[in-house]
Amino acid sequence: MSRITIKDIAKLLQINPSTVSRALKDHPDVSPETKKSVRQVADELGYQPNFQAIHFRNRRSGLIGLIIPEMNMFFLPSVIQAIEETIRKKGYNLIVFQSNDSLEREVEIVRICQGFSVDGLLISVSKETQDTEHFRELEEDGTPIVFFDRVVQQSGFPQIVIDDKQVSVIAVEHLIKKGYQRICGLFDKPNLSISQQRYRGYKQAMENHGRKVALEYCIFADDMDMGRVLFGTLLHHQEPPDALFVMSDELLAGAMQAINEKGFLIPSQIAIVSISDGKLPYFFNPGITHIRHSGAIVGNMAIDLLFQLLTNPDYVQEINLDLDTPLVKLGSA
Amino acid sequence: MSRITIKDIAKLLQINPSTVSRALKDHPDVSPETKKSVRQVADELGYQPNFQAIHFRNRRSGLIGLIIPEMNMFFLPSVIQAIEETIRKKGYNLIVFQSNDSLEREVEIVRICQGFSVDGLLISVSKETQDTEHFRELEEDGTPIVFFDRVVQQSGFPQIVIDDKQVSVIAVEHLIKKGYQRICGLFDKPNLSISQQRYRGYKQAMENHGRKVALEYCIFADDMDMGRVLFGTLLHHQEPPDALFVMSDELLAGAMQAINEKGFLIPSQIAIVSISDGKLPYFFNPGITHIRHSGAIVGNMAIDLLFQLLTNPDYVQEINLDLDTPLVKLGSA
DNA sequence: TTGTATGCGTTATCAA
DNA sequence: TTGATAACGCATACAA
Repeated sequence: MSRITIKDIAKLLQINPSTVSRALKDHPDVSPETKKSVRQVADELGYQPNFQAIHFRNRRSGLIGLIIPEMNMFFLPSVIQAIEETIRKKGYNLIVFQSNDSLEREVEIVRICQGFSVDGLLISVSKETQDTEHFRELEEDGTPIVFFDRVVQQSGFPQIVIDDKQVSVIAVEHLIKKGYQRICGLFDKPNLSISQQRYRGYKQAMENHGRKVALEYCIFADDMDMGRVLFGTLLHHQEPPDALFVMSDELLAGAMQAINEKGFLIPSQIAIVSISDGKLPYFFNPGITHIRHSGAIVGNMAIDLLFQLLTNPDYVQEINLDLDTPLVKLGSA
Repeated sequence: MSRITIKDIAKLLQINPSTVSRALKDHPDVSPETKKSVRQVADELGYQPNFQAIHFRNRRSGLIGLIIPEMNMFFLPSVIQAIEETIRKKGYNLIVFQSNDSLEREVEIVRICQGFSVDGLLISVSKETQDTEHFRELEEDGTPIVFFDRVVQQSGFPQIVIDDKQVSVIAVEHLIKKGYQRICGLFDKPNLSISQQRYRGYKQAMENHGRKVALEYCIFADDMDMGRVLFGTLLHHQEPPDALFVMSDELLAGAMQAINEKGFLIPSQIAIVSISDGKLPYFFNPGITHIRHSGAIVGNMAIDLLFQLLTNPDYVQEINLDLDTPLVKLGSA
């Protein structure tokens, strides 16, 4: 026998499958004796409910989709660790997709999610994503969607973000107040709204203090290695920066490699402030002063909001996590 | 209309659902005209196949399960990044579970995987897992299972591993040959077979060179922080170690924090060799000499093997990745 | 309290 | 080449 079904149990007990079904889910109007014998036989036979059939029948999948641009060792692990835990507790399961920063792929993935009838979707969008067209259909089906981290501006979808601009202002002002003169800004891919916001914050802080933004001190890098190379080049300038604001852990890792290669001392030759998940900064000596933007908190807020929406579809809300982003002063600035 | 089905298309075209089904999958004996009109209507209506129904009908899920002890920023991201990519290419999807290093939870997850009829399973086992009882049923159903990284010794299941003992011998001998005298070994949870194997390698290397293993220099730590604390304590000993062999990136991160706190210089006061995914070692100054045990390679091999088994169930094999684990000499030893 | 009948969306089998 | 039918495993409205 390949796999035990409700029918098998029913046949063995000479009762109807529907009774077995009810007994197994502790339906009130099944006699205790029936329940008992059903459970016993189910145990003996090693019955495992067929989720596919159940979900199919119930028009739900028990799956929460997670779409990320690409897996990496920064930020996302914290997010995943957090959401998987909650999802499991609620009896759901997590299905993970990488868009590889391609809109085309993202669109396809959203279709797959539809095909799977995911009960909810968490997404950090690709760098090519400018609007939310491809989510409309899912939304119309009533599937809750929560955006986090990399979001689409003014999409109207619920999202978990920080005030990227404001947070960056705080970080950069910390450097300015400490008296640093040539402050480099190291940002992610330039077409990401998160990069733009953080760049605006950098610019704003500079202007607030009468500094002008020198373009050669503003670096946009696609990934860690590009960050390493571009920032490394800048360190070889006649007038290298004396401080660095870096918007992510990934780029911090790149910058640190450049600094190591060049042999600059922190903070005497180069001061650093970053926005970070809060782990990487402690790996270095001295530790890196950072604004803590915890992936775990983002993940938790995102999944909690998603479940809120699952229960109560009208509960639309944007959540801003600024309160949870303290400036952690370590040795680097 | 909530969602377009094959029936809707059929009704609209006044033909039979089965014909629509065949047309949509380009079945040879459907007339070109029928196919054309079906496709057109399907497009117009925005038909999306219902995977749940398809998979249910086909008794397969299109899902590959991945069970890991717990998500973290070391090693696993590389694995996930690699396998998700392959899985997507093959038209499957990835469902991710954390056992939280609990056997009980692992057992439950395996049951869930059965319930979902996953088409294959990749697993790095919990620290409590000593046998493979709970996989037997899945195996009997014909579901291929591949173990990686944290495996169960002599389980008979296909697995992707390195010769942990031998690799550790090489790492530690590198330190011995460089003349270091008091070589500390920093290992993961003591009941993991991977920890035991790597400890044995450490011991073997020492004994090969007539060194005796001092127990106070052998540290087993559950996680990064415990590694930081325990190794930090050791650094304060009268006779602190002059070299460190550390078996994972996570513990390397912990050890580096301890070293930073203590202010020891690398390699003059403390030399280091690690086993690493190959990213973290470059974050430090000097870089950390390591044996590269790439999560990407492990992930690729694991998922490739899984798909082999999916196609050809008799293709049982254990794969040993020693050839892909070079000693990368950076500045730390 | 239990049984009967039906359907979720799809596809394989058989018949036409 | 197409249609009718049944079935995958389960759950529920309804009948008894």
